[in-house]
Amino acid sequence: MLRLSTKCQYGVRAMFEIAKGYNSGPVTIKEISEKQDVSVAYLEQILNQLRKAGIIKSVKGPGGGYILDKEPGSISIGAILRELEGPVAITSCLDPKEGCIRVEGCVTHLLWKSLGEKIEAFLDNMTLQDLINGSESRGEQLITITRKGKRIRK
Amino acid sequence: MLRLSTKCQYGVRAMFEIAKGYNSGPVTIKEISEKQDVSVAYLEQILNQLRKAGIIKSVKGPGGGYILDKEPGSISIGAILRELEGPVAITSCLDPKEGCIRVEGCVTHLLWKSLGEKIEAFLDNMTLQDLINGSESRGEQLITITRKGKRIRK
DNA sequence: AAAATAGTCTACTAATTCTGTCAAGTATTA
DNA sequence: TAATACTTGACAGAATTAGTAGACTATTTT
Ligand code: FES
Ligand code: FES
Repeated sequence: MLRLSTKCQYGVRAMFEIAKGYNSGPVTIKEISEKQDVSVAYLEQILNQLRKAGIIKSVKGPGGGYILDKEPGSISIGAILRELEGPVAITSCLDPKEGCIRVEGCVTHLLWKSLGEKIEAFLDNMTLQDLINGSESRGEQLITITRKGKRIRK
Repeated sequence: MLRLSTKCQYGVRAMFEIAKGYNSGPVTIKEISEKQDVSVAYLEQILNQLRKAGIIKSVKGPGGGYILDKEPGSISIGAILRELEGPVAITSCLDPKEGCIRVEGCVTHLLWKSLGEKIEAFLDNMTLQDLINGSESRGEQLITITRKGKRIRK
């Protein structure tokens, strides 16, 4: 129930690899493909979309690859997912592009809206830097950060 | 992104109608269909599944229909959704029936797990009674309840 | 200049999941 | 026994997902 597409999952994992190389130059699709077990062809599609959105830059030719446009701490997971699949919208009623005539008087609308907001807040408050920190400390820090929920959404 | 199926949405709305009739006898599929704009045939499928799960009971023959098995305050939205579509599993890696060989060392696994737990806690803490209260006060109470998040999950 | 590296872009398709419909039942009550 | 209402399983069209393929452009190295 409530599955996240593989596209989004792969996108975040690819962004993590690029983020790791933030201080050491561009990361190639091939490297990402090998480290994250995702086909080069599929990654091309995903990264292209993220590049057009402006959250990564690309460098062509030998020695090229992808680089983050901002520091890892300034790119949230929510931002990545939104670029790949639009805003969080648990139901079509909540999607700005779709909407619903039943909204007023609908008993469940506020329920889904409220849940959607919680999810979005969570995703917007988590950054690539958190993933990097988490991977260094075997995930313990990630858990701490999310449980305490101290940081404020930008 | 992260859509909830119409089946789940209709399921909750149908359960709401049945919950409203908790003190006034069985509610028929036809009534639910009319009030919630969902086809009788589709509701049959959905309600049957919920009946088999034991969260509603059915009464056959004239005057029959569906009744809640417990009071509205004891049936959480999470329980309804789980019966219809299995546990919350943002990724297949988190699904007990699927799993993933990459779990150890996967940088995003804890992220999705953590998000899934938050979603589940939200859904398990919200009951049909909350929906009823919300519909009576035009949703204001629902918002208050969710924002404060005081209640404890059973 | 040529070769090698690396990203860009568009189209297409196979598979899966979703969203239902349909028809032929069974059980209960008036 | 007629009417009401739930029960069950099969099926199908539509939409989405998940990916592949191939031809192209840009940059650097030799
Ligand atoms: S059905 Fe669209 S808002 Fe509830
Ligand atoms: S890819 Fe399965 S746990 Fe991360």
